[in-house]
Amino acid sequence: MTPEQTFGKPRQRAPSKRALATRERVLDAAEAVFADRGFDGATIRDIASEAGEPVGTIHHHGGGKEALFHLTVARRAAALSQARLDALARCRASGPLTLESLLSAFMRPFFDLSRDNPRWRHYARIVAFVSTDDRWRAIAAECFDPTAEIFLDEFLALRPDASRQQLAAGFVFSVSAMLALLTSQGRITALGHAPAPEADQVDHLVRYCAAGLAA
Amino acid sequence: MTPEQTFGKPRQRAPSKRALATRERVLDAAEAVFADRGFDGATIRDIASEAGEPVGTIHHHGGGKEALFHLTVARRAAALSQARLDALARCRASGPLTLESLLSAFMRPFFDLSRDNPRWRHYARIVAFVSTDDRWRAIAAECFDPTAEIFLDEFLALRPDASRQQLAAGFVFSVSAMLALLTSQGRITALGHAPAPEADQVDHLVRYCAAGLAA
DNA sequence: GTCTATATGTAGATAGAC
DNA sequence: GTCTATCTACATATAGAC
Repeated sequence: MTPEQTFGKPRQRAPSKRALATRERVLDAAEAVFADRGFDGATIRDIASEAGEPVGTIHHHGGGKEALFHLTVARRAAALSQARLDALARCRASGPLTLESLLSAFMRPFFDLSRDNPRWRHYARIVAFVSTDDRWRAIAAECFDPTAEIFLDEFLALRPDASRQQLAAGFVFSVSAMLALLTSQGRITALGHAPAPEADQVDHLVRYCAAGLAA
Repeated sequence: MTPEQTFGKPRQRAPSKRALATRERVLDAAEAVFADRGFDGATIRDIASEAGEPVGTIHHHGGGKEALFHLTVARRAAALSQARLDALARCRASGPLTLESLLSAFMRPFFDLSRDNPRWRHYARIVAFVSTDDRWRAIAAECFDPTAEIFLDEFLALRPDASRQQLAAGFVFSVSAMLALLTSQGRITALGHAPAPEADQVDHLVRYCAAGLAA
């Protein structure tokens, strides 16, 4: 409960439906442009034009370029974590965990969301560079590390013989392979001389990472 | 032999030693700054300041920001390819190839070069984002794809039962894991709650990828 | 909340002296 | 080849009308 809500006459009204819709459009546009051009390559003007809004509106809702980026990353992070934790719970309910089922719970929700909604594909590109650029370490730590720790603990429980350092490295390898599949489809197709259906590739990814982690 | 060299009086003399040294300093500085801030985040002025040269000199040797970036990526690409192919030849000379020895020939040279010369670490960061950003697809294709094709063909020969598409995907997964180890040491350490010696990690990486590719 | 107009800084690039 | 001074364009950000 925010301080304003504790009084009879809140100083700030709840945002109108229209304002909320504008805000979503701004974040969708920011997501698309950041995904396409990276943080430095993106401009507020590009985002405004993509959103069909004047430049001032972007600042009004975003509060500056860095804050807007942070909002963009954080917006879907909770939903992604929740989808992963739900998948983990379902996995556990249907029998003992295995390396494959655990990896599957971590990875498949992202692919499922991407298949249903192309905006999640933009988001995947952003996650890829947030995860690898030290500049966004704080954002990555806030948005992704808590869930990563939970899954890493599960891996540790499954493989009590391996050290936490080894499993952490294997987990990072696996995440980077997953992001490669989400973002580098073009390179895989070029090297393979032919495209492959994504569903098979996800199965392949899970098997690949499970075998790697088992090693 | 360039056209100029075919005449008695070449229009352009060979660059002086001093000019060559300046050029190297410019490229080293560009490499460091591009690695640290990405293409759009880097500025010609940052590079000039890092090189200890005036801004005009950067343009003189680089020929514009994009051309300078291209030069920076291409400079070490030939040496890297050669090191990999040499390692492959040595591998082959010392017995029949295996998945592990083949991966080792591809991956270890990069780590060896990085260990000996910190500039190769800057280069690794650049390779990481050139490899994943479609914007630099042409540069990546020119600098890295030829060697990748050679190694992929070797993988195909070792695993005739697998499809080229599957192996291409596995190869891209492996490369992304390698780049993760070269660039995301911080994240691995944070998740692992402790640092690990890099030599062990490279062994681990090779085992991880070999197991994944075998699956 | 929304939009226009503008302030201020800094980017990439180049012309021309040395 | 090297370096200074400068041009032009466009970036972020904001002030203030509606």
